[in-house]
Amino acid sequence: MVTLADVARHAGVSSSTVSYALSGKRPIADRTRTRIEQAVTELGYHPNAGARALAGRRSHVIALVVPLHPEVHVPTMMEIAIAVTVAAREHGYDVLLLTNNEGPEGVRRVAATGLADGVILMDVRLDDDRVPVLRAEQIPAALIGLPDDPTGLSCADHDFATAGALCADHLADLGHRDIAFIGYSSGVYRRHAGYAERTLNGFRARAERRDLRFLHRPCEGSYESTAGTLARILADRPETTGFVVQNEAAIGPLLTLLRASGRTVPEDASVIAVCPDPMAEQHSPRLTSVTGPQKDLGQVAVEQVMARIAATAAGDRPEDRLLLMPPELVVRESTAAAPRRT
Amino acid sequence: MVTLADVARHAGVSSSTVSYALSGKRPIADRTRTRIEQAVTELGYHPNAGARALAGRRSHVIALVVPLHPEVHVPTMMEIAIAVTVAAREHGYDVLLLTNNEGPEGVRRVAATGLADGVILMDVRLDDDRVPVLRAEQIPAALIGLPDDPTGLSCADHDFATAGALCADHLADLGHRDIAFIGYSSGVYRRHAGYAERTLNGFRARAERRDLRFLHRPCEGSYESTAGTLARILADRPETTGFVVQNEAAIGPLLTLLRASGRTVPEDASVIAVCPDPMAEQHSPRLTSVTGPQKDLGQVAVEQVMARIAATAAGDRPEDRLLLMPPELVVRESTAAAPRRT
DNA sequence: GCCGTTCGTCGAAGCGCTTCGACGCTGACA
DNA sequence: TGTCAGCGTCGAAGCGCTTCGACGAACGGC
Repeated sequence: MVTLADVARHAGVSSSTVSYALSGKRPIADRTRTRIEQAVTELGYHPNAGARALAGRRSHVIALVVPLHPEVHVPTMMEIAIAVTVAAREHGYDVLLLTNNEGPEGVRRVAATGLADGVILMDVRLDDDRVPVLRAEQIPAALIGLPDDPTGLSCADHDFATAGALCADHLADLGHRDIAFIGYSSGVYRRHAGYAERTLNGFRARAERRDLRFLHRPCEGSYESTAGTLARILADRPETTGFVVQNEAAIGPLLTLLRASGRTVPEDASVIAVCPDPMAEQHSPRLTSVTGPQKDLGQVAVEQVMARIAATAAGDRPEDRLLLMPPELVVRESTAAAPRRT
Repeated sequence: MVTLADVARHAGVSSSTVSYALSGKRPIADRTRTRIEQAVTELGYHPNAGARALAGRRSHVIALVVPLHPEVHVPTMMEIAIAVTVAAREHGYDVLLLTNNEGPEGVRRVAATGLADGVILMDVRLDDDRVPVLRAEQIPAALIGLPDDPTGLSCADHDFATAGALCADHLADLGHRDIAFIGYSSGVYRRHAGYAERTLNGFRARAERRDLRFLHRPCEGSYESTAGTLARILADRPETTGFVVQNEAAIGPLLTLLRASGRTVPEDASVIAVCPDPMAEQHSPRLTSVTGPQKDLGQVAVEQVMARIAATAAGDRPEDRLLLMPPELVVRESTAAAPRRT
C-alpha cells in the first residue's frame, strides 16, 4: 500500500506539503505541485478513505435510504438513485445504500458512526418516523418527498398537487364532465404517501372548480384488480369518459380493458397518466401524461445535502429549502374531445 | 461525540478492555463486560467508522456495482440489490452503491482507497472489462453473472441454459413443433450479456434434440416493436404455436397482440416466459414461467465476497466458487397441448 | 511449594491522514 | 535600509480505534 509519506519521500517534500498540494487548501508552488503529482501517478497513490475520514472528520459518503414497499414504482426510484450517485460523485462523494428495514435506527447508525456525512430519504411519508431522528441528531439531510412539517429540513419533490390540477384542467378543457381517477392501492393512501394524497387533492380541488364529477378508485394494478376497478367505475358512472391514472402498473391493463369493452382511446374515452415520459411513450396509443423530471430530483437532493453538510461543518445553522418541481403536461394520442352525449 | 475512551473512563477500565469487550476478540470477565455494556448504552456510544477502518484495516463496506443499461429489467436488479444490502447487514457490512459510468476505474478506486473491502458486480458480460481489474488488484469480489473465464473468481447466477432447455422440453412435451423465441433487443446479444446468450443456447440445443423448428427474434419490448416482431414471425412461420419470451417488457404487448390477432392463449398458442414469478402471476392468463429466486442470488453473492474478504485478510488464497442456481418451471395457464394441425 | 498455564486487564504503539502554528524568504513600501 | 506582509514549506500533534506484548492473579499438576 502506498501512503502519503511514500509520495512525500519520493517527491522530496514533507507529507503535509503533499496533503496541501492534493487538497489545495494552501498555496503550493507550481514546481512542487507538479513534482508531487508525478510522484502520485508513478507510485499509484490512492489516499486511504478511513484515515481521511478520521483526520478530516468527513467520510465523503452520503447515505441513500430506499423504500421497500412493493407499491413504489421501482424504475422511477432507481432512476433517482442513479442520479443521486452520479451527482454525488461530482462532489467527490460516494453513496451508501440503506434499506428501510432497519427503520429510523439505520439512519441514526450511519450518522452516529460517521459512516455517512449526510442522508437522503426517499419515499417520505407525511408522518415519517425518520424525520424526528434527523431533527434530534441534527443530521444533514435532504428528503425526496414532503413530510407534514418540513421545518428544519430540506425537501424536494414534484409538485403533485399541480400535476393533479393539470389533469383536471386538460380533461375539462376537452369537454369531459365525468372523470375517474384510478390511483395506487389503498395501502398507499393509508400509509399517507405524500405523492398520492397531494395528486388527489390537487385534482379534486381543480375538478370541483371546473364542475367535474369524479370518482376516485384505488387499484392494486394487476390485470384482475384493474378489471374489477374499471367494471365498478362503469357500473357506478356509465357516463364516464375521462380517466386519470396514477398507477404505473394499471396503465397497460386499463388500455387493454377499455379496448376489450369496445371503447376506443381517445375517441370514446380519454386517458391521461401521471407517469414518467418514457413509460407514456411506450404504450399504444401513446399517452398524454403529466410528470416532472426524476433525474433533477436526485440532483437537487444531492445539492441540498451538500449545502447542509457544508453549513454544519462551518458551524452555521443550515438553511431550510423546499423545492417543488413544476410538472409538465405533454399531450399525446390518448386524449381528445369528449364524445357527444347521446 | 462519545469515544471509546469516554466509555472506558465511565466504566473504570482501560480503552483496550472496552475494545476487546465489544469485539469479543479476547475473553473479558462477565462483570466487567456488563459494566462496559451499561456505559455504552448510558453514554450512547457509537464506534467511529473511520477510526475503525483505519486501525482495523477493514471498512466493513462492500461495493455493489449496478448496471445502467436501459435493457436490464430494473425491478429484478433492485430485488437483488436489496437482498444484498440486507444480507450484508447480517455480516455487519454496509453497501456502497456504484454505477457503471465510472467504468472499471470505479471498482479500482473504491478498493484502492479502502472505501470498500470487496465488490459485487451485477450484469456481468462475457468479456467484462472490470474482471481484469479485479484479478490484477486481487480485489475480493463476487460476480452475479458469468464471464467467459471465471478462474480466480467467485460467481453466482441462474442456470439460464437449463432454463432455456426447460422451455423447449415443456413445449415439446405438449406437442408443439414450431416455436418462436422472443428475446431481448439485439443490443443485449451484441453486448454478450451472458444470461441472454446462455438461455438461447440452452434452448437451441434442447430444441434441436427434440426436433423442434424454431425462430429466434430479438425484440425491443415496446408495443410497436413487439407487434412488428410478432407479425414477422407469423409471416415467416405461420404454423408457429409456441412462444418463449425472455423479455419482461414484451410479455404484455405479446399477449395483447395474440388476442388481437384472434389467437386464444393457450388454446391456439402457448406462451412460456423466462421471468420472475410475481410478474408471471400478474398477467392474464397467468403465465407458465421459468425462473430462479433473485433473493438467493444476492445472498449467495454476499456469502461469496465475505468468504473472499476473510481469506484475503487471513493471507490465504481465496477459493473460487461457481454457483449456478437451478431454475424451476411453473406451469400456469398460458401453455396447453398444441392445437391439431389443419 | 514450585512451575507452567490460562484468564483478565493494561499501556503503548501505531493505522494514514489533516491541520495548526511556526519559520525562512522574497518583495513592496516607507 | 528597515519593516511588514504574504507565500511556500515543514514538523508535530492529534483523529478514535485495534492490537500486541506484558503482567499480576488464580489454579492445577507433580
